Amino acid sequence: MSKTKSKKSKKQIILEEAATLFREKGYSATTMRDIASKVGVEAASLYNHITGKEQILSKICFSLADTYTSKMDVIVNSNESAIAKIKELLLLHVEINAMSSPLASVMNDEWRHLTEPERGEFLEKRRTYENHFLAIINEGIADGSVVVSDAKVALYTMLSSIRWLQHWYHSNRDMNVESVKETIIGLLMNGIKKS
Amino acid sequence: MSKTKSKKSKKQIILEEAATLFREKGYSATTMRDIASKVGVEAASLYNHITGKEQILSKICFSLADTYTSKMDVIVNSNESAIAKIKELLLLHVEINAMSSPLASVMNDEWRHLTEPERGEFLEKRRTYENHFLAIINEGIADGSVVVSDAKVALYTMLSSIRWLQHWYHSNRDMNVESVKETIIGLLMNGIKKS
DNA sequence: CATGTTAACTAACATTTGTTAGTTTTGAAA
DNA sequence: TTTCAAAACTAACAAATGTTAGTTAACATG
Repeated sequence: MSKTKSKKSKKQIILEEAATLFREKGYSATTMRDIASKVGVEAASLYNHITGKEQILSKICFSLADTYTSKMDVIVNSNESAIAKIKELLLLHVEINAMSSPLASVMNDEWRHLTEPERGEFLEKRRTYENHFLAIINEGIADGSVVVSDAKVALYTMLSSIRWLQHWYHSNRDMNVESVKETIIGLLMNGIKKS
Repeated sequence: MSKTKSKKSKKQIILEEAATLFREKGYSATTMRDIASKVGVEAASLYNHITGKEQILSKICFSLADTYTSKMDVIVNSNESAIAKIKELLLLHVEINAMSSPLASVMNDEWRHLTEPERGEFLEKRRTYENHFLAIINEGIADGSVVVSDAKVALYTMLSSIRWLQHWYHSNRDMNVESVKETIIGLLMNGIKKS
């Protein structure tokens, strides 16, 4: 009745419904008509708000990538120890993968359907992020608090280990988030810490 | 000239080329014409060897799933300690994800494009495998050799942590397999072992 | 050579897809 | 009430897709 809540823009709604569908069926198997139907509109009407299917994917990928990047900046510029930074980054990943709606799944699994130049830009962003993370691990190795035989392998292993949450968590809400966090972080930190 | 090497059946070749394409572009984005072109044949000719696109996916998924299942049987029926069994299973996953061509990627990422009843059968198989693995972890917890606060979370974390290999390894062949194995297994086993 | 099976080809089909064009509806401001 | 932009609708298109039909080449066996 009253228009008290025009909070989310239609564009935002489209992006969210699309993200949910992309997670479920993948980018290629999701049609504009699928998205429109979820939004409650005809397919052609989507084009009043977005410029095309690929822009939807692009917006999703880059919005979460930017979240990661800005969080990384904060952590890099903090005065904490290397091992504390690593723990914080791992916590960030757990939180995003566990809660952050379908964005994480889409960014992780569907980015390859981006075309140039977006694809290249995305990979560049990811590489930069990984390099920052690697630098912190190497810092930890240098000060003796971290023991791994290969920093890159350790990084990929840790990041990858958290990804199952995105496919699993949203259908297992009964599980306590804090306990999941604790188990994963415990396992990983134990694995790299000097004993 | 001579037909000395009709080793691989055409069907096998189709499955392999398809798997490579599925890994690169995903199931939905791969067309029968793409596959045919890789095989060196017209799209319609594929149907002399396979019954349809989905059968290709199905064959790929189940062939690797069967590999996992039979290896699991051997390990379950061995007389090793729980912690040794876990280590062996992790090594199996590392090996398959690192070397086993595109099969691992396809089974892990594209199974959801299976339709019923294959989809249900696949998930059932996967659940059984996970339950066997879980039983071993719980055995380790019971005998005090394994310390994790939640067996299921630990299992998913470990299995997930190995998956990056499938996307990464085949484009980084220079890296020593044994060293990768060592790092990953070291990290994970350290993480769950009683210290 | 004759024959029959295997597997390739060309042509075409019915759908589905992303997208555009053109038109009508909606709703706030004047 | 009139007006005007935003956003919905219907209709359609051109391209791409999985698949089938019908036909021809390859070639081992009788």
